[in-house]
Amino acid sequence: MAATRPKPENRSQERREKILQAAISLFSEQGYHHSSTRQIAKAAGVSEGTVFNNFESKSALLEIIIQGFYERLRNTAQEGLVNKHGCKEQFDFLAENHICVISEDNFLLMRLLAVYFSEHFNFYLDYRNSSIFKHSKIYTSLFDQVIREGIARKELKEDIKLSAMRDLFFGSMEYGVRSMLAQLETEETELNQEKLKAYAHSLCQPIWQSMENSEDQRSKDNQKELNLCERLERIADRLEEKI
Amino acid sequence: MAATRPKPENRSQERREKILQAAISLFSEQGYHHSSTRQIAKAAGVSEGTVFNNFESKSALLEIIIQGFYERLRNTAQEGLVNKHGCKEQFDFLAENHICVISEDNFLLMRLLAVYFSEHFNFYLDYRNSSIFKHSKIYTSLFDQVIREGIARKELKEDIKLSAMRDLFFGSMEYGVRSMLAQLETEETELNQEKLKAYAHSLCQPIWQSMENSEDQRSKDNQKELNLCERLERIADRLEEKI
Amino acid sequence: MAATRPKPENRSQERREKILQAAISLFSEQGYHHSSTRQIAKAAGVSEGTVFNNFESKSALLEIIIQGFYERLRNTAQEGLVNKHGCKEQFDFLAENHICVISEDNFLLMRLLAVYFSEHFNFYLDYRNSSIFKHSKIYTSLFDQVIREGIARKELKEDIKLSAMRDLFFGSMEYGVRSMLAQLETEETELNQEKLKAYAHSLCQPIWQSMENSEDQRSKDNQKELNLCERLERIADRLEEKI
Amino acid sequence: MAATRPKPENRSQERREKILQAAISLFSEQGYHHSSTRQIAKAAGVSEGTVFNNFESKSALLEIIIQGFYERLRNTAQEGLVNKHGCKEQFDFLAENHICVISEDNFLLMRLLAVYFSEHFNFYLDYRNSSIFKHSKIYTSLFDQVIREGIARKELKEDIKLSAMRDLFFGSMEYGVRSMLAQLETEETELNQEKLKAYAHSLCQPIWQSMENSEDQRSKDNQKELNLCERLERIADRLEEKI
DNA sequence: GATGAATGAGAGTTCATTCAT
DNA sequence: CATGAATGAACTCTCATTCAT
Repeated sequence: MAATRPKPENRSQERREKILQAAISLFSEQGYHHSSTRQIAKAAGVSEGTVFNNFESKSALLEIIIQGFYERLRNTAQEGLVNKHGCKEQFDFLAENHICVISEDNFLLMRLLAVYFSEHFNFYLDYRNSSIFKHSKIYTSLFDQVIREGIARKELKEDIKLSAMRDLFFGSMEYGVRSMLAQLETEETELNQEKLKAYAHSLCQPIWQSMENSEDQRSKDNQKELNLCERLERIADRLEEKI
Repeated sequence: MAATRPKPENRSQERREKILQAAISLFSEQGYHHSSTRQIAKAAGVSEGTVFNNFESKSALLEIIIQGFYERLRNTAQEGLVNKHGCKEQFDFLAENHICVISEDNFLLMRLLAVYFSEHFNFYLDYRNSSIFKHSKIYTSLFDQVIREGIARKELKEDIKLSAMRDLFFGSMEYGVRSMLAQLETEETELNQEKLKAYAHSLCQPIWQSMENSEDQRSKDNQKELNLCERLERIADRLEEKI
Repeated sequence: MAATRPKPENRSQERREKILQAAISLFSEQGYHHSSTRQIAKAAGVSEGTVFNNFESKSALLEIIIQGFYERLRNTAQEGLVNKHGCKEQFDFLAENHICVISEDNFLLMRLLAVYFSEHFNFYLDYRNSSIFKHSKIYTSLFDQVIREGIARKELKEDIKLSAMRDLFFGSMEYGVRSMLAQLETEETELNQEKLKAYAHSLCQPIWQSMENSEDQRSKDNQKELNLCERLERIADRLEEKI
Repeated sequence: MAATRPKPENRSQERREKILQAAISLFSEQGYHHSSTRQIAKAAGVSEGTVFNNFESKSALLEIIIQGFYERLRNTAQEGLVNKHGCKEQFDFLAENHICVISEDNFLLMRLLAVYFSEHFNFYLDYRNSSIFKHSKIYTSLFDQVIREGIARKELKEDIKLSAMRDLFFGSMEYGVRSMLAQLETEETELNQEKLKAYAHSLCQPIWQSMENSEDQRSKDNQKELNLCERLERIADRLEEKI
């Protein structure tokens, strides 16, 4: 009996997972508003009541799916970061990971966020207190960590405005994905990962550049300073001579 | 009599405008999905049939409102650009204008775009063929023009990847606005224009930097150094005379 | 001026006719219920108000179109009957004419009658007093005339139940047309006139037969009588011999 | 408890039946187009949603009611045919049954068919594939069976064109009913069954006549002649004896 | 007589959610 | 804890008809 005890929990978990997967699949194919809870129940092979026994409401289901995506983003990011040493490597990896994960399930995360904001955005105070916002913060704080470490290691400038960098980083990728989708050739139906990664790179390049504590630049500046110093010294020499 | 002739046309335009304003107002306050066509008709002081005589459907109304915003963005941008000379000035102005206009009506444009994408985003081919996409392109091409002119005038580098810059520019502002809203102090209910402009500036700074022609900058720096040296030399000359 | 006087009337008549034709065309293509008065007005190139200045209501328009069909049926029948001599010829012609005319405009008459009956049939008293019923009676009375003349000329039996013949005649053709349409080969999109006429013929044959005052049958009877007579004569002969 | 188990299914069936009966009753009294689904729900004592949980749409409800009529026609016909021996008896019974059943509920079947054809008749391919057409075929094939058996038993001619007979049979009855309704005396509000059966008989007579095997009839005639001849011969014999 | 904007009741249908079983 | 029938408010949209111009 003890061996069978965990079963109910497992069954329960399986059911929950089935419903989630059914919802993800339907939302991805038809959109949130065009997928009814009845359809979700049917697709999950459970009754309509069961959906509501497992999830408070349809919009709660939406939130949980979005959270799941953020968790996935965070997990893949954290796992990947472990192997990356050096700030630039980590920075680039975060971008690649982000653009690849958000493109999953036909860009479902972005579409669901659009749904979420289309219903809740007016109530931004709600958003701030929402668990979605919290998950989003947890995830994006990985970016912050990477940058902060970069600064600490003097790889990056000290006077970086972090929030601006974050917005540039995540905002441009999400906006860029939309642009890319809209400009797909008619025959194409998908964006391949290589294309996405390459694009992510072209967006990150300027951001990185602006943060970089460039050795090159420092040495150039030093050179200029040296030249200036030399001239000033010559002036000083002349003054000395006069005195 | 001749003076009263134009009335019918005006009346018709007025009614249409009334409906649009009512819709904008309701969408802004309650969101698109929670504003019914009945409410809109009532708020506009017309019958429900009149709404549908003037607009094909509720979603057509949505599209027209979004288009209106893009037209407003383009018009204010075009008018403002006339007085701005110099690429940097224009670039900064575009950012300020963008962030100010999208913050109007409680960030209605962004919320309506979220609605639009939440329903249509899966069908990106639809989006590409939609009039909204066309309006958006017309507007964002102003940015392209400014950058291209900057390149032509050698103020900007030649090898700029325009689409990446565009996505950084518009994407970071829209993402940034969301972040700012989510982080408003509880007592605040609005973002004031100054704050917005300042933020736009901090987002634009790195983008500009990455595009700027460093040849230009170097010569400017050199110029400054030279000027400094000259002044010092003149000072030295005067000292020489005095002594 | 005297020459231009008739114009207004003509114009008015033209308008009316345009509206009628537009309605017929739309009803034929989309059905009565799916054709709005707005569409009709547009197709006729007039305003919506004009439709209602010329026809009391949409259903009045329907009735007038149905009446027009009955008039057409009557006119073509009357004109055709003039050249047909002999009851059988006229009878066959009526059938051919009927089936050909009702097949016009994609069987519009039948479809419009279905509309009419679907809305008014419950109120059969209304139907009896309606002008459609009157027109229908005027038309079908041509059949009655032909039969009555046939009886008068001894071509048809005296004890024919006219109403039953009429119902067999018109009922079977209309029902038969429906059957034929339902059993069209998939590649066919129309019933050609020859097929229709042939079918009309196979429906009419039994009806005619039942009414015919057959010469053939009389002659067969004569033959039998002759045979009988011959035998009697032989019997008489034998009697003569005996005597 | 076991006894109460089947309840849910029964309840469900009862509800469905209630809705059907409510719809039949309302359609019969007010016509299909003038009976709203709201009214039907109210009359059935259920909510509007329940109507649509049980029937896909209002027009599906229409189709199911029509199918019910066809089933009733078939069932009463099949049951009745069992007791009828001889082709003529069966043929007459089919006619009586048909005209009696279609006159039920104020001729609802015919009126609902009019509704159906008024909406779908243009799309005859749809009709052919519709379940209504199938039910109608199943029912009318009973007529075909009776006739084929009659042919097999040599009671009917071999060269009968079955489809024409079918169209004459069913077409004339339905057309005839319309005529009768339109010519009811004002004080009458119903057609009584005797009248209907008598009329059915007068429509069937010519159809039967045209199918009847004349061989059969001829042999009967011959028999009569033979009998006659025999009698004459007997008379002649007697005469011979006397002489 | 022509116009066509305005009407507004009413239609069919959807759907998240509840709750008795 | 699962079920799924029942709910009923709410939705967008249609359309014949009117009437001021």
